[in-house]
Amino acid sequence: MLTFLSLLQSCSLFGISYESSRSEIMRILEIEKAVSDEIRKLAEEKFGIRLEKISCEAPPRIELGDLALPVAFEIAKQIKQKTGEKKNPRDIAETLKSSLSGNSVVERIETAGAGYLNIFYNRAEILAYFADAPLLSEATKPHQKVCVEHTSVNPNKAAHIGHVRNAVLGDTFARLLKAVGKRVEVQNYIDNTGVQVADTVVGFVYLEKMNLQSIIHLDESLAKEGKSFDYYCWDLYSKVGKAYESDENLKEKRQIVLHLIERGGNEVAEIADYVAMRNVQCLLETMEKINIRYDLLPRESEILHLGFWQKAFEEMKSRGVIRYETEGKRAGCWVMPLDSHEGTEEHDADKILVRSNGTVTYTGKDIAYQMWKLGLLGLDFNYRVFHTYADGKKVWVTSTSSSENGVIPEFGKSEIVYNVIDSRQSYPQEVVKRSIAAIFPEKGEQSSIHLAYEMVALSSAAAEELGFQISEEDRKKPFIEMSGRKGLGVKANDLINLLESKALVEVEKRHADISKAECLKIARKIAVGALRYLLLKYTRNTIVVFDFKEALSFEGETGVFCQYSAVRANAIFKKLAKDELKTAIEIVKANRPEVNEILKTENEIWSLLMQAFRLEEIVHNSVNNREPAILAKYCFNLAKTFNLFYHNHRIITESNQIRRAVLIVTADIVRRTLTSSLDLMGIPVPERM
RNA sequence: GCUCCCGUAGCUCAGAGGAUAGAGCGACCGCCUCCUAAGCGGUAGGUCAUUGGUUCGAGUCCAAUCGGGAGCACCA
Repeated sequence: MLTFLSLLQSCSLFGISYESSRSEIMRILEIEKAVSDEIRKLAEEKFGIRLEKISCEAPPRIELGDLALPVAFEIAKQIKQKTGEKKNPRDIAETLKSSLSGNSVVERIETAGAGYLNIFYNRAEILAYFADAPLLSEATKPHQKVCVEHTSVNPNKAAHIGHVRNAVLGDTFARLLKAVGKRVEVQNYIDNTGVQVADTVVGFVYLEKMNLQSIIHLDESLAKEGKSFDYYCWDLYSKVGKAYESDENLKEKRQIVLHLIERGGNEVAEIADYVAMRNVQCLLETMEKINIRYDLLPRESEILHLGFWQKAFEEMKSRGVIRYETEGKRAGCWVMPLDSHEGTEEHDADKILVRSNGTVTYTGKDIAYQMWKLGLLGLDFNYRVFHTYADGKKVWVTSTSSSENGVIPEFGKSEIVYNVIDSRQSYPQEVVKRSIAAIFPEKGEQSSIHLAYEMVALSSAAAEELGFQISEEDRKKPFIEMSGRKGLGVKANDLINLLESKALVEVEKRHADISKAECLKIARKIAVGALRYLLLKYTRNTIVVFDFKEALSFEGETGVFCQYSAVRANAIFKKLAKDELKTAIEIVKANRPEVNEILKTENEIWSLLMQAFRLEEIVHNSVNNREPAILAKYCFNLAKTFNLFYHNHRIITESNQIRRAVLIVTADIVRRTLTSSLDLMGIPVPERM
């Protein structure tokens, strides 16, 4: 349970200031803090109990109040622990109730149930405040720099929906971190010298018998046919995978290619570089379609060639945190001892960082990279611009040659690093984290966070729709794992295109009056909403079983539903006179007793408002739990409540001026909240739907 | 063998030790002259895997068991 105290602690961590520029306390989190502080004081005065955490929750029904505190139970428990005396929580709640002075926005306090303390706000005061205040407060203190690494697709083929889950989670989390005041740097690691790139190069060189010139030529002719290079590589990679099964000779070629790539200065290395960076270009285009961008593309080649590993290796040796094995089966290896993991006969707890042949493992390189991200390595990359987005924003890539002239942003040096990586890599991520803590005890483990998530798999129906033969054994399984090597997977671009064309049909069906180009613009936004929400609504540790029918649905719990609700809210304001909102805000501020009367009778309107006011709290919850799904669920529920409000209240025809003003301000607050929740998920709101 | 994750409605999933366990889909019944159908309302559907324990209070925490998944490389 997230307590209010921990929320506060995290808030101060995020640099949020509770000092409002206005004198009154109005933000929901501020009110909760003020109430909690007073209760903490009372608990000490009246019962001699020091309360660490005071949980604040929403009552199950709005009739019970706006804020519920089960604090009397906690006090009763602590009294019993301290003195053995059994006190009735109801009596404690009564004592608290009669002693609480509250503040300007607390209208009434009641005790309920077995000992709840329920607080009712002065509804008109809060509405008047939020009528023209931002739903998310802006951070004022200096920002802490953090890094989010996500996407990190092997640059040897097109991205599939599993990669998109990673990217959408990472991108949304980065947006959330920005919303709580962090300075966020987004990195997309490019493993351009790894086995997978080597495999695709094996395909080009040994299966297709191509050289660099012919690959470039092929790339150009693909472009003319409207085909993309990464799709070609997708097919080629699976062809290589298949060929390996029967051709041992070819498998040996992989090692040769890998060595040539690592050594550099030869045609195979040039081919690898071309293939990898062309795939990266394709990936950036795909991700841009769903509003995902990067600041920096750190490449493995630079980690190798700029001596990152050597530097990290020296650091580890001088700090005495790694060990050289002189005997046993790991003789000749450098290992990182990891004591708390129990080793077994077959598996050692210690992690090998340098093989007996002197080469460094992936985890070793990862530790060096992580050190750089945290500003602990004492070395830096060189940089050049890789790509410039339409609005001028630049993506940088690491480079071995000296950096280009001009202003280069400061990369790395983050206080906290979030690595968005598949939970199947939990073990190596644990090794990286513990290694960092071993090398830099002052940094500890808290600075390296593995944002783990489960894979996206396919339903057997989906696999069959992709044209794959499913064995009887596989059909019995709840899902089928995607496999790049087998070419089994739903490619990101295919799904985006499918969503766009379905959305286009729906838009045209509804709006015969708008141009095709305009319809397409709307359809693209709908596709983004559908895809991103689909991948965000499941919590990170749930395996997403991809199904075409579900993915292509625009009804029910979908991003499209949320977008539709926001569009509906906007539609109201298109029909209203230009300054009606301004007038409504003035009316709401000037007629508080009447407004309060309306909000006290209309629980449905008030509970919608309370739900909207909770955005800030939800954003903090999502960050603290590192769970973007919390935001997604919130957004959907708010959209649902709003739809009911929309259904039940007609603003245009409302003749009572004060009531009309309340409805207008409510609709405005909700549309602002919906728009910013969607924006935090990277989902745009179309003009019409 | 060891470690981690999961088991909640027919299906897919939410559920922060607190009040009567929720949503979407599917099923059934209603609602388009509207800022209103990508929508809204209603009905049916639950031994929260099992058994113990902690607690004023357990779907939630602890232990054991059963069932499912993932990981435990001189792969990445």
